[in-house]
Amino acid sequence: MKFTLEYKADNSRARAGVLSTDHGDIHTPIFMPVGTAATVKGVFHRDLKSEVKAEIILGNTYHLYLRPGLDILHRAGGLHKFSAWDKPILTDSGGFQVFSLADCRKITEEGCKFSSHIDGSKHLFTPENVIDTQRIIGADIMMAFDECPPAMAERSYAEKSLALTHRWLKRCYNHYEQTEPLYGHFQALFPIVQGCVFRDLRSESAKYVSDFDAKGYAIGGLAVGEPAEQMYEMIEVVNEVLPTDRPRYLMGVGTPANILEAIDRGVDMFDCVMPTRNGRNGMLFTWNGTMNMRNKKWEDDFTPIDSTSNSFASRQYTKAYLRHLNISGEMLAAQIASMHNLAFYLELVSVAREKIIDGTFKQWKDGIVNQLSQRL
RNA sequence: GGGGAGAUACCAAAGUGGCCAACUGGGGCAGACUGUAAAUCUGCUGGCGUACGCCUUCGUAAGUUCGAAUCUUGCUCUCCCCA
Repeated sequence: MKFTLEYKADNSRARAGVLSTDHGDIHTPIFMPVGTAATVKGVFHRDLKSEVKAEIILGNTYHLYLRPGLDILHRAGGLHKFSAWDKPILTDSGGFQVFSLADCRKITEEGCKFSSHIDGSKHLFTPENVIDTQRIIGADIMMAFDECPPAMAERSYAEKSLALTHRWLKRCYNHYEQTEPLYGHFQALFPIVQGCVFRDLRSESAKYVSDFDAKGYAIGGLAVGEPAEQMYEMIEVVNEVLPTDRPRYLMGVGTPANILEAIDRGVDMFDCVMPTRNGRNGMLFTWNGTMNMRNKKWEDDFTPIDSTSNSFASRQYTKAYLRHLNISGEMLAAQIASMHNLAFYLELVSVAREKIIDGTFKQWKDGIVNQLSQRL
């Protein structure tokens, strides 16, 4: 796995690069559609390639471990084969579930005990077995097992949590180095920076993870409820420390404006459920702002959903039709919106990349962020 | 022609003397959603008011009562059964 950077000097930290994997090149900055349970909900792989122009998608260790389970994934020959996706895959380690399933889990030094949300059965994730699971899934990029504390975490908790995440990272790395890929393609392991909203903890964490010679680094624990400005500040602090010649992945972020601001601060990779989840719930992202497709004002708007979209559905179907589908609870509404939103997100980062290479990113970004804040 | 049942808000449907501006569901309107336990969740849905509240509503007209969607009578309409 190799990362090459190519960009003109600008008054921004934005970078354009290419991350080469055994399943193909990823042009950064990139947005990675979330495909938690071995599917980007509502979108065919064919359309992810031709319409959305996705270059890499996510999977989730927690969900895939529970269903279909490791035996099936292993016998299928890994997630690429199982789901018929031949481009890169990144898997989250289950660290985020350690946070989001707070009601039914217990964190110890060893790892995290949790109850399955499917059948209540008890399981244990450890830094070691999470690596094993991601080996079986066959992700091109595996994530370290971390704890993602809530936005309002106290300083004392943040320190304790960070120390645990660091100890877990060391164990992840040791186990990573002692194990081999199962399907013949290289698998990277990305460490995750934590530290809540404390500058010194973030800086310390960035230093700590930088000591591991990883192919890329992730910034976790942001966009969990803190103000956007605070998130941007943390990104700046962290990116001052992380190696410049490796990709930086901001986990779980975010709105189109969040992404542009993070690119401006040197982030290369993003993922977020917003384009798909919000899309399923009737929300569309466009260059001019967001639209709630359930709103009455679209009832008789017979113009295309978005005539400039890469998604054929957004060019062919009208707003009035999509509103009707949403109001009627038709599954096609979710499919159209998911494809549209993902295509927009990918176009957003693709145009950002062009502007970075032009050396005109900063100026362009400021104008677009203003435009994106609209509510249509 | 004879007998029976019923009319409640956009729809359906509870309520059968005061705790009823009226349960609940649907529909409608709006909002939320950031490493997906989410095709989910929340709020509003007679009028005016931020609110205490006030006003007008349970087919229609009259009546009983301190008080009526609820009881009585007339009328109108609907449905079912028998001829």
